[in-house]
Amino acid sequence: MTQSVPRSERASTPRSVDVARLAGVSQKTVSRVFNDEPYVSADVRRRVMAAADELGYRLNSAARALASGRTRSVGVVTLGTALYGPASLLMGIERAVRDAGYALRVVNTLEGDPAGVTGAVESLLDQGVDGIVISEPIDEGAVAVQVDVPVIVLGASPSFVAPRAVTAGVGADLLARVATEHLLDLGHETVHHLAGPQRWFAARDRLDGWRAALAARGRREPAVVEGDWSAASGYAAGRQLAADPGVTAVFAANDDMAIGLIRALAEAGRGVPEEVSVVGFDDIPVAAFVTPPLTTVRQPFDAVAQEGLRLLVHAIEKPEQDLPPANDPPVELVVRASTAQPRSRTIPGRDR
Amino acid sequence: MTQSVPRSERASTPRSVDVARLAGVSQKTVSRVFNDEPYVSADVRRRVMAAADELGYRLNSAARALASGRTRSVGVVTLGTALYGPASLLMGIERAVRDAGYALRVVNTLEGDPAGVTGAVESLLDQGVDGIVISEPIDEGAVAVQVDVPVIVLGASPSFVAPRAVTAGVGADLLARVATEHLLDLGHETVHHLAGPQRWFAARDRLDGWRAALAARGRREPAVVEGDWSAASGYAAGRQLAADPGVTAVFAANDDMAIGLIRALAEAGRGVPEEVSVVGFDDIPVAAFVTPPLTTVRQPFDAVAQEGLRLLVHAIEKPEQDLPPANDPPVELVVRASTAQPRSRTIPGRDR
DNA sequence: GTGAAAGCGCTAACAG
DNA sequence: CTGTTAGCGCTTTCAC
Repeated sequence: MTQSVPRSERASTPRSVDVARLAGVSQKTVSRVFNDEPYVSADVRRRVMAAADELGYRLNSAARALASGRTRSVGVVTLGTALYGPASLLMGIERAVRDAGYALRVVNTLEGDPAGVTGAVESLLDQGVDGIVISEPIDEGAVAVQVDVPVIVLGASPSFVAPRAVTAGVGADLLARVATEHLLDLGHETVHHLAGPQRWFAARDRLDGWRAALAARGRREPAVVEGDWSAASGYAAGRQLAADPGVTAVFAANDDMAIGLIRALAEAGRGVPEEVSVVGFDDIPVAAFVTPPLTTVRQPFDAVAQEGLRLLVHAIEKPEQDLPPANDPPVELVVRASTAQPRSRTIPGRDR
Repeated sequence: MTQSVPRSERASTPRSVDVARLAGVSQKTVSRVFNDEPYVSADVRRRVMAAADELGYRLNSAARALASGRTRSVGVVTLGTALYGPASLLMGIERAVRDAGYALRVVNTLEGDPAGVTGAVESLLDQGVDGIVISEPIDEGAVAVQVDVPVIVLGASPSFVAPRAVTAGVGADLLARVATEHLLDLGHETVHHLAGPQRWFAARDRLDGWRAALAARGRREPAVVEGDWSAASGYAAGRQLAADPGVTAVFAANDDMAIGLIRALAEAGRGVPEEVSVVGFDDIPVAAFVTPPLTTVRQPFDAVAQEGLRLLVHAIEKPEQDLPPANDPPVELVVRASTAQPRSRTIPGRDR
């Protein structure tokens, strides 16, 4: 009897029919129970669950995705660095995605990767995702991908062109502004900026915030020094800034650079905060324990991720509705010992 | 005429039949081309590709997974922290997974999460993955999950019980041993250890390596101080250790703690490295720029991830074969300024 | 409240 | 080298 021999000797992994048979219901009812659909009597529900439990049944997500056309997953494109900022954001995104009931797929773009964001997005599309998060992108010129799922860009990128792309700021500009104002409030005439690499939108945001703070008070805007986020680049910048006696306050675009900067300043005999005040950005774990403890602003990664995901999920599940209004992320300045009043206070003028 | 009206007004997204029709071949041939199967003439291949391109065709991974029984994805369970070590490992894993031709799905277990690793693994199983990587697990007691896919535990965990579970060390014990020996070689009679939380296997490995180095030279083993990876805990430990004049060398289980420790030591008037030498672990980005620049050991995250993935992919694709032999990850000690000879050298004895 | 039938878009197995 | 025939395990649609 050569009747329906299964394609392989698939021994195990029960399917919903098996559960149905055991529970004495139809396969469709099992499906209803597992999807929390209404109109299933409590009793049937219980029987189905018991049967499923006994068999060790697990919904097959591939079959579900095929039949429903939805994967219940979102993909995230990250930069592939373990830098504190991007890594923290990624963790926040994971949590937000899971809380929203989706699965997370991750693809990195390494800086300098020829395929870049486009390649990463393509790969996500190949995998099948219901939505895409682009985290802290860098400027690769205009990126235009034919995407039919909603995309949210966390950290400003007017350069991503897609039918359903939304941009959600991470509030870095505001944070940068607060950092700069802190220095100004202390009595510094102006504030220098040690910027991040300007290919990163995150770095541009911070620069914008710094610039806005200065402009709002009519202060002169010193030349920007650009680093690459690393402490080494901060150190190099520090050697350069140390030579300029006009420098009394510096806002660094991240804590790593701030730490390198402080070291160079100290080596050059310009004590922090006695001669130069420094504010960092991120509040990395060691910020409170370096010498001197670093004044910095903390980024609300979790809040940003949640907010972004709220928008994305909305776009996925209610495509016909308008996007809900965005909430501003909280701002937190952490004042420690790397900032102080300028040594020789004069009445703060508008010029030196 | 109410003939075959599609279930929705599915407008677009071409399927392989559409490509086949356009290319003038059978659907199966399209499948062959997209799977790089042999025995397709170059000409047909070209025509199919052209047709696919024209239509903007993309293989449907859900259908593929359903039909083939393989998802071509691996899941990773991480701890959900942005700590430098775990975050770096995750980035390494992403790269290794992608290089191996798989997609990556990520689920975090937050420490203290009731569901823990078990819950994370279940969630991955629900999503459907061909293999699972458990990254830097912590001890939650014996974890036994009914898993039918291969599992690799990166960072030693005899507590994970599954039919096809492999453990791949990250070499932390060896690195810890090298760090300790560096201090001993400098002439310190013994080395104290500022350990990580012992629920983490990563912390235990380091402790083991430290212990082994001491034992190999017959040195006394001082009481261990345990921190929680944070600089704050390192600081607390530092206050405690500063009070003990017998402490001349400390091996800290990560750089963050080492930095907190150094600060506490300095505040207590015990200069580093004049009075106390300190070695860290990880080589975080700022390690070279704190005061004093930190001697530390660098973890070979990429190598560990690659090695682990090699084993996992082998287990997935050649389940019948034995696992290939493991390669040892490289060891790299970075000597900077936080370590020196003990101040008053006596002939190194075996006891005080 | 529940069930039967008809696919979702692909790969497996085998025939040519 | 290429095509045909069956499903993979679920959701959808519609009937009861």
